[in-house]
Amino acid sequence: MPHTTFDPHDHSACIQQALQAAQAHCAEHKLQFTKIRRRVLEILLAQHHAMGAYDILEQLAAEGQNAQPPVAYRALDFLVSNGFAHKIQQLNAYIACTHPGAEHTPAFLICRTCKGVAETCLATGNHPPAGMFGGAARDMGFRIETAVIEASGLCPACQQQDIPCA
Amino acid sequence: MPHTTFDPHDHSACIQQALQAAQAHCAEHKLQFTKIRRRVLEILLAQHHAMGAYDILEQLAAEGQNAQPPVAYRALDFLVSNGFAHKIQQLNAYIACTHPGAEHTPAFLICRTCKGVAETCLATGNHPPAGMFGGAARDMGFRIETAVIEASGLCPACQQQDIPCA
DNA sequence: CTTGATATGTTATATCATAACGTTTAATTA
DNA sequence: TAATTAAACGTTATGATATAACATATCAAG
Ligand SMILES: [Zn+2]
Ligand SMILES: [Zn+2]
Ligand SMILES: [Zn+2]
Ligand SMILES: [Zn+2]
Repeated sequence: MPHTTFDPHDHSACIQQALQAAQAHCAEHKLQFTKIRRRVLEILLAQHHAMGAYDILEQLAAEGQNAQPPVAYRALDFLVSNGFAHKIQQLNAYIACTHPGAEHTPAFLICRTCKGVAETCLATGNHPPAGMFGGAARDMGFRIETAVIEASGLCPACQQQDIPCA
Repeated sequence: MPHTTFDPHDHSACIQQALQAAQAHCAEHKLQFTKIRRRVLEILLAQHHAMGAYDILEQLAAEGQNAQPPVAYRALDFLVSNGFAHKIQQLNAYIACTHPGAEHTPAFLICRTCKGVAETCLATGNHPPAGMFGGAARDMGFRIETAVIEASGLCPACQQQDIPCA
């Protein structure tokens, strides 16, 4: 069973696996996994929460790389376009994909307290939500191409901190 | 059967109904349905697509009201907080609610061609998505409080314009 | 009418994102 | 390999979205 953000685990293994998956995918599809693209993915992978483009620029600056905004946005565009990262629309922020390589319709669980973000895989394959809402769409003849699905709430750990019986 | 954005209908009736529902809800809950709040809701109701805060400011300016950004954002906050409007996260834009008054978990269908937005009601009552993905959340002990569900694609009309057999 | 709470007007600024263009690096092919 | 083309990068400037802060006005109670 694959572990999640809210499930303590050896994350360095995740990072290595994700980087290798990205590298392999790029090799196979003749995409350039350049230094800056790789570095931005590493920065995203190091966190279990979403990061804004300017957070990434700060991190790069701390490493001596004085990059301007387009540098971050271009790397993020590449990573998102190729499925190595996702944008969390609610947060205007980006997070590394935890199902690298596989085509999927991601859905996110965002903890409002610790800011942790977990990606869950809804539909496998390329088909957007077949459930409930896919039905409503079909009923009115709407053809769904992409879906943004993001839930906010409390992760297991943060539910303990919260007012116990409310 | 309630009509939708992608279903031609007498929209002036929708507008009147929505305004009256908002007014009634405000009266009952001792909320101030002020002139500017009402006007912003009217502006949103006049369109079947989402509008940015600055679009609303433009409209107000055209009416002689030279309002600054906080005016629009404050009115929008009020309307969204009280369920009279929703924010479409993908578009950084706002749209009037089509289920005024009722507690609901809205989901949106956004046409990438005509920019029309239809609101569909997923779960009635206050319970976020029990289906799909509610299961995945429960499995990992995550407590969902709110959900953002937005699909993009082609509305029935725009599917005709599109490459017919692709 | 006084008082406290809520809403508004206004200025300034924060935050998120992209256009445009010249330079560099990589891939293609002659 | 050298020439040619395409892709990526560095940099400046600007656009688009959103909020902080504070003074004034309006409303709701007492
Ligand atoms: Zn993913
Ligand atoms: Zn948490
Ligand atoms: Zn609604
Ligand atoms: Zn359309």
